[in-house]
Amino acid sequence: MMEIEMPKIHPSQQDIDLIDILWRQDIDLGAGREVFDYCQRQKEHELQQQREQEEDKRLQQQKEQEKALLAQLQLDEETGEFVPRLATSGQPLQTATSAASSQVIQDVSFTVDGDAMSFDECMQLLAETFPLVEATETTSSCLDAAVAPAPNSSHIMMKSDPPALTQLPLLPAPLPPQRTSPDLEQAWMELLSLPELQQCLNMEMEDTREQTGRYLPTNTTPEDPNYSFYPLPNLEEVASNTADVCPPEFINTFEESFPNMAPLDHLSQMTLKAPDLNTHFSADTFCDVFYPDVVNTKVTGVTLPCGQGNGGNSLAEIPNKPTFRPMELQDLSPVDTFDRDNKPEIMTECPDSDSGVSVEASSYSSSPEKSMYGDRSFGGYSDSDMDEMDSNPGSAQSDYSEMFSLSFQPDGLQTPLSVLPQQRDKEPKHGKTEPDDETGHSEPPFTKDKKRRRSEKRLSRDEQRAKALQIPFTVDMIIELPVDDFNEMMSKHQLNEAQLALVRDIRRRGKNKVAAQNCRKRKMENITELEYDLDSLKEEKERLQTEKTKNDSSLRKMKQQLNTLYLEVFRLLRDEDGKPYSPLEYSLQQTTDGTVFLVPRIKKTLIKKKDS
DNA sequence: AGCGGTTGTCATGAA
DNA sequence: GCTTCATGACAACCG
Repeated sequence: MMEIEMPKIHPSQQDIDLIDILWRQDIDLGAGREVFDYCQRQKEHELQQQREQEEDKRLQQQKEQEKALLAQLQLDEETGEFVPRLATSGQPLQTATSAASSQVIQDVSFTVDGDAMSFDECMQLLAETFPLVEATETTSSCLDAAVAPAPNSSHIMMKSDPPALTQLPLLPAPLPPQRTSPDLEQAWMELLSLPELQQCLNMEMEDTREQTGRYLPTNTTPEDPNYSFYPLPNLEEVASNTADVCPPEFINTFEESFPNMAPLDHLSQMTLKAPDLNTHFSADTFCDVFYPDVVNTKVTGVTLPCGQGNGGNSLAEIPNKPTFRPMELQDLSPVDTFDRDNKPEIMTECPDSDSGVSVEASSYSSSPEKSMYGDRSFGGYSDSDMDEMDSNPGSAQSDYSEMFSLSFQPDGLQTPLSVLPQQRDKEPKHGKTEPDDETGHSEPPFTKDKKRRRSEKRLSRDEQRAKALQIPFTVDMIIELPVDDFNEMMSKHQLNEAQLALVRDIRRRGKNKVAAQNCRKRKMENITELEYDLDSLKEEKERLQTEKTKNDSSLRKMKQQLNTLYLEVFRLLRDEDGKPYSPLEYSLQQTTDGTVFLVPRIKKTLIKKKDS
């Protein structure tokens, strides 16, 4: 972190007063002075003395200057802040800024050398031209933080701001570059490329050089390694640090004051990049940036025709347009092909079926549901037949897969179709995986996902059956729709008995398949959980066994110690004759109150005998 | 060819 | 009575 020494300069009283006025505007915006204590604390001990001395003098002059400046401001009744009186709205911007600047120069009585403007004047110009910038930059805490706490001090920002700006690295680190707003960043760059402003800044730099004696390159290029001393790049930190220093309430207040302006976070995060300082400034870009509502109007003017012109219909159609991709992509030709070539064969060759869905002679009599297949023209296909189709490259399988979902478009079910997510996932996959099956079950490069292949293959059977019976719904729809929707869907289409039975079987099988998957998943989870519990119980058992071993050992040891103590007590006890008691004849017994009695064992046994 | 794992399907019972 | 869900059992498939 490069720390830049504060140059010892003395600001003019006018500058101080102007800054103090701006600070007062911050107060109006809700920004407290303590917000800027970061810089203030660093200089407080140096400035306190001088501040007291200059207090009275400053106040007097400040009042005068404040009156002069307030003459240029008007009070915003909504925000309570002073907003510079804007120039005539229809007036060209350049003219407005010039007029405003001249007004400021005239009223505030800035000392101007010829055509050059001081930095403060430029800031004032910005304030007059762009209230938003004024609120965030001119009255920003950065400037105040650097100046307001210490008027007339050696660290005070004087006529030349760069010294104060060089102090900014002491402020919190700038925001990350990605948080900057490109538009505002460009706007700042363009703004800073204003000849007036650059002249002003160069003049400020000259002043700084004169006062500090430090070399500051006047023709600093963006590539200049010393460009960090250049005042302009520091403005970047002014802008970026503003966001760091400004309190949220200030920002909120500001946003409320300028709801139409660019988002404040963008503004507060904008940075300036030195390489773009010489970016050509154009009034259009200036206006575009400073009056974003105009930009918005332009944008909406551009986008609306896209969305509402000819595209309006398309947009409106999009949600309603069925995403029935399989049906849309598969034209009638595959169906025709299938109908011509394969279906008759299958019908004649495949009387068998793995489920009651299939239509075959034997099924008709075995099941009432199956017997309802009156229309034999739809045919039934056994799993083996489907397997043949799956494994027969170039056979009807490809046509099946291509024409799946049929060419029939359910009018009333476009939206559900478009909503179904799995369908979209599966359909593209379908086209990819089917060719694998078509290759005669030859080992595809990636056959590890056999579940998927199998699932697709199995699913394709129902799909093929549905296609064969010209079911106007996708299998996913049939399976996943809620009962009500499913019934509604069924009621909207007149299906024959075979189709109804097939749809019911597809739904039953599909749900059962999912249920089986969930069941197995649950079973595996239970097994895993039981294994985990078993391991935990084993660990617990080992732990308890270890604890028991320890407790047994401890108990044994305590018993030994008690026995030793017991014998020791007997060894010390003596009767009237001075003879020791025998542990065999006496025993020590302790009552509940802690009293220890010497009880003859014989007597004890006698008592026991008496009791018994 | 046999084996084990995976998956789909059916039958059955419960909710 | 119908639907859905859960689960055991079976078969097919695959490595």
